[in-house]
Amino acid sequence: MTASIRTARRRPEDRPDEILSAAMEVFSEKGFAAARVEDIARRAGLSKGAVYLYFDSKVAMLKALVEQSAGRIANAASTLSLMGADDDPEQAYRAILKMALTALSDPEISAAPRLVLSEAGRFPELAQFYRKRVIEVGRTAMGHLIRTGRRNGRFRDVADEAAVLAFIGPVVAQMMLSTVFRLDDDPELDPGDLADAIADIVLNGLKPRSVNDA
Amino acid sequence: MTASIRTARRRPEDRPDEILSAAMEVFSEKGFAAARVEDIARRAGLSKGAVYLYFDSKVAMLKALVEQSAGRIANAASTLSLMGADDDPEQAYRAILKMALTALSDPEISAAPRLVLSEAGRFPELAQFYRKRVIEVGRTAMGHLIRTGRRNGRFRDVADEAAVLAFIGPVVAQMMLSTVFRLDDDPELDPGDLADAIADIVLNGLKPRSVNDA
Amino acid sequence: MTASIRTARRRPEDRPDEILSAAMEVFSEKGFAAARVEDIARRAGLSKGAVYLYFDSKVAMLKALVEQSAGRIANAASTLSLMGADDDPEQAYRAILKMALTALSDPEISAAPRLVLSEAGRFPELAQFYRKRVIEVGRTAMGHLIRTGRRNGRFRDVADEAAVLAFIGPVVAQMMLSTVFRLDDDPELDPGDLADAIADIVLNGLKPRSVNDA
Amino acid sequence: MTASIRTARRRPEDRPDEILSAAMEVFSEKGFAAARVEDIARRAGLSKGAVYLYFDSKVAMLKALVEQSAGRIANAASTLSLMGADDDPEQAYRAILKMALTALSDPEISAAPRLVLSEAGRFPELAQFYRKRVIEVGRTAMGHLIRTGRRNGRFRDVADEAAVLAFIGPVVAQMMLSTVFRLDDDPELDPGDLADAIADIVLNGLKPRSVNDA
DNA sequence: TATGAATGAGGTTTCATTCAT
DNA sequence: CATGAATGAAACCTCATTCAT
Repeated sequence: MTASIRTARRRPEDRPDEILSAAMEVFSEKGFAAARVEDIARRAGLSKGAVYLYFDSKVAMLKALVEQSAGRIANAASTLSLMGADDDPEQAYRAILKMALTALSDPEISAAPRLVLSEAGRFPELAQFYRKRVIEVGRTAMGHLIRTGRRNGRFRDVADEAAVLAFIGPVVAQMMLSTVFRLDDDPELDPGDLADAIADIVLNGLKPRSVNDA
Repeated sequence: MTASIRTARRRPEDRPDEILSAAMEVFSEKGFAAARVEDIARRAGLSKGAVYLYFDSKVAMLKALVEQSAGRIANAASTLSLMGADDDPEQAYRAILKMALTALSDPEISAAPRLVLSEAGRFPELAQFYRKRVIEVGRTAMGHLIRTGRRNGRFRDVADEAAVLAFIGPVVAQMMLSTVFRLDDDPELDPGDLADAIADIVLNGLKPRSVNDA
Repeated sequence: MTASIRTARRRPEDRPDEILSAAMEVFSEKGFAAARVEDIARRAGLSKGAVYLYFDSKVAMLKALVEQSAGRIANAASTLSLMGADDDPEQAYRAILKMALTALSDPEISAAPRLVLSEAGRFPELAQFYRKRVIEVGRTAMGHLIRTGRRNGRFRDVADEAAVLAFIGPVVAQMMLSTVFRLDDDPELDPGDLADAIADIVLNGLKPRSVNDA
Repeated sequence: MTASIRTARRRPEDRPDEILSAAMEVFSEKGFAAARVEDIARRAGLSKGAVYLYFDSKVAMLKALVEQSAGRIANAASTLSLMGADDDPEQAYRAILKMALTALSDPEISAAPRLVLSEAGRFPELAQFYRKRVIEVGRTAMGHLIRTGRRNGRFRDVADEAAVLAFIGPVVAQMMLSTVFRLDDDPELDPGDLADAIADIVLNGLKPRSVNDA
């Protein structure tokens, strides 16, 4: 994970990505403010000075990182959410849930979102950017799924806002439990099983009921 | 919010709380590392030096703050969750949800949890502490609720892990949307309505169904 | 030694001396610059503020201390050195040596000279003062002793400078070994025996020799 | 003394020594606690930050300095003391005395021992280190000299402790007079003459006497 | 392109000194 | 007289950034 290959072996065009990768590691370990450019450089197998050949400043690295991550996540999410959504929104949700739980349990992948969360206070533009480029994409996709299901007669008529939170919330909560707040003796849950169990509850909650109260 | 009354007028025994309050503000605005003790002091209406009469270091303020908040939240949560849980778990969940959404929409209250989230990377002990003192209390309470409902015949037999995530997740997600990732043109949702809508979905998801599979 | 009696019990006129005594302790433990007025105050059984009722500043304490000590030592030395010097300079030297070795082995007494030594760099006036008020008194007394002995025919005709160094030097060296540079497993020497042994060498070195050169 | 040549012109590998040299100056002028790293840096022709590229802390400089000095002095002393000691201990003592008086009259050379003396209170390890690495070497050498002389029949049978103090003491005393406690109108003594005069007394004091009292 | 020495602003922490009570 | 809260000027140390090589 950590770059350790000799500089000479590597291609110069890879440098920026290597630096960003190292930066991601250090940022999520220490937080942005406490991260030292020197550490990023060392982890990328470069000298401190060299880093400044590729990025103007530490903030520039943060921004590049977030943009990169936002792009990736947004693409993945939008692709997935549309895939088969119209035919079978329930099946689509299950698939998305499984993918998301798997991905976000990987600290390497959850690192970027967590970083944004951490630094949102100091860089509100970052939070706004992430909201628009990642969160909104996800929410829109979920909204689409839900409306499709409703049209199909698979889902009841519930408030969009609430449905989206019910869809997304469990993933967010699980991401935090399994990364930031993980304890050493936490049991290792299978993302597939967990996804099924969550989907079972949430989808059931959206199903129309013949004779129901509430 | 910001103390501005002359020092002499105020009671010395209030100083620690005044400082913590100021520290909370500055920490959540800038993050712990970027927060300057000078700013905390000024916002508490004191000089930099005076702060050190009450706290040994900046880290000491962070710890005190987290402990304070943990105590408060844990108490509130455990009180609420037991209140009437045995008689009517559904009603209890609705009440908890409403309370949580209201509380966490208030940036003053959500500040501490968000701070922990931000600094967890640099202070893993803090994350552990919060997990044990706050999160586990909440999870335990939710688990209790769910098992009670199951015994009552109000809830289906579902995996505890998943049920807890379904219960808690939407609140976590909403907290983030309404604080960290808030956009200026976000509609102001009524916490009561939102709680009802979410409860409607989640509780319905747990209900036994006459003729039905997943 | 350290003041621990209740303030109420003590007489106000003793305050300055109690403070100086505490200051002496702290100064020799930490050095002047690193000594904290707070520590001095506590050790004198007072609050920090009260110390400033008796002394204008930390430097004022240092000066008072050195003057006090200089007065004491100079008096003792000059008294002793004149006592019986004319009748029997050898006996006088033995007596002085014994007294000096005894006194300077006591860390409480050697503290002041060592303090002057330590702070001489930063307070040259102190060094000058001590030189004139203490060292010169001692050197003069020793010079008197030597000249008397020479007139008596008990001592050879040697350079005054060298003789004084030979007289005083061993005491200075022993003081350092037994205070600053003491090791835990250093043997405890009897000042009387040591004084006799040193006097034996030094006085013998000054005696006229019948047929002999160096 | 003070480096003033532009940084770029100088060789980086000299930096540590240049810094130590500057530190020695500042420490002996102000004492360790009152010495400012900024002053050391400026005197070494560097910025504050650069100093920290070479030494971890101010204390690290002090330690390096003392070790450096200890090494030098111990080497010099042990070399000298063994040189010709067996053949003619009296001549050896005269040579050592002359060397020591010359060296220690030079403030640059006596600076380190005086520094140790000053800071011994605050850094007892330093005092211990110096005692073992410098003082003991000197005392051992002197002891060797004395025992050799005794075997040769050149010296009387006297207590080792006392003889060593008689040998070393005058040098210590003279060092202090000529550095710490120097007055502007002190006469400039020739170290060679002084050494001869002191040696004359001390060695005479150790010589066996045909008909003597005490 | 890459290095690593150097800078200097900025942050935390300490502490002599003051002053209202 | 005495207290202890408060101040504010340093001082140590860190690190983003620059630059000569």
